[in-house]
Amino acid sequence: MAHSHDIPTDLTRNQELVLGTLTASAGPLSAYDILDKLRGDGLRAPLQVYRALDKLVDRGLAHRLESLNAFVACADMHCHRKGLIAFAICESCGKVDEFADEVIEERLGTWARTGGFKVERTTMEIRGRCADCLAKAA
Amino acid sequence: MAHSHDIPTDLTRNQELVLGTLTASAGPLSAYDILDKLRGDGLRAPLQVYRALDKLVDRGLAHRLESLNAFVACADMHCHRKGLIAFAICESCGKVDEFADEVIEERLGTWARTGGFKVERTTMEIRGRCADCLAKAA
DNA sequence: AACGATATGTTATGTTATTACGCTTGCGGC
DNA sequence: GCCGCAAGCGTAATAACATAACATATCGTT
Ligand SMILES: [Zn+2]
Ligand SMILES: [Zn+2]
Ligand SMILES: [Zn+2]
Ligand SMILES: [Zn+2]
Repeated sequence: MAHSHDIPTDLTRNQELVLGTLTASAGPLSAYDILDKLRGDGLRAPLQVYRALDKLVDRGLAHRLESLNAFVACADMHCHRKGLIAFAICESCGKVDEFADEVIEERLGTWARTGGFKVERTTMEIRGRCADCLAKAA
Repeated sequence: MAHSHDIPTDLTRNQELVLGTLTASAGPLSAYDILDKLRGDGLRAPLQVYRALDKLVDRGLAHRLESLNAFVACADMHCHRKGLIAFAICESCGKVDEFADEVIEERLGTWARTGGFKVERTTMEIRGRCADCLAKAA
C-alpha cells in the first residue's frame, strides 16, 4: 500500500532536486542555500529554485518560514488539508517542529467571525529552544 | 493624568521621526518606505531607519510583520507585556488589526510544556480580507 | 501539424538587511 | 574640568532575498 511519506512521482526535475535538498537537510534552507547545493546539478539562477519552491509550497510538500526567509520540507504530510500549521523553530540547532492544533484554529475562527474578517491563510512561528538543546545547555 | 496613548518623551530624534511616520501611515511600511518619507528630514541611509526600528520594536512601540517584511506602529499599547500578539492583515486595503488572545497563548504554552520546548517569542499573522473590504466587494 | 499550457534557462534588476568604521553626545566618577 | 564609557549617529559598502522580462523547450490535446 502507498504510504503517506512517498514522494509524488509527478514532480519535474527541478522540483525533485529542490525537494530532495530540503528533505536531506537537518534544518531550514534559504533559496540561495538550496541553489548553492544544486550548482553541481546544473542549476544556476535563483529563479529556478524559487519557481520550484512555489510549486512545492502550493502542494504542501514544503513550507515557507516567514520569520527566517527560509524553507523546510513538510515533516510528514499530515497537514496538507489543514488550514493552520504552527512551526516551532529552535534558535539553537535550527530544528523545526510542525504541528496542527484544532483549538487554536477554532479560536482563530471565532475571532474572525466576530470581526467579520475572512481568513485566507495564517502563519504561526514560535521561536525558542528545543528540549534537546535545553538539556545540553543544562 | 497620563494616558496610555501618549508618546514617550525619551525617544531620540530618529526614533521619533520613524515612529511618527508609522503612526501617520494607514498601513504597514517597509524600512525603505519609511526612509523615503524621511529624506526631507535629513535621513539618508537604511541603517538610520533600521536602528530606530530596532529600538521601537524592543520597546513595543512598533511591531515587525514577518510575512510582509514591514512594520507598523503599535495600535494601542495594550500589548507591551503580553507574550503573544496576533495580527490580522487585510490583503485588500493593507489595514492591520492586532489582538492578544489568552486561549491561544495558553494552548501554545501547553504544547510547549508537553514537548519541552522553551518559547521565546511567537509571531502569528493572519492574512485575509477585513469586514470593510468584504462589504465593498459584495 | 497546430495550439495552449506549463516548465525552463538566462540576464538583469529590484528590494530588504547588515557589516564595518569612525565621529559625536550625554553622563557619572575623579 | 576632564577622563572614560555607553549609546547614538552618519556614511559607504556589501550581503541576502526576490522578481521582471524575455526567449526557448516540452508535453498533451485537437
Ligand atoms: Zn507540513
Ligand atoms: Zn535545538
Ligand atoms: Zn501592539
Ligand atoms: Zn481591508
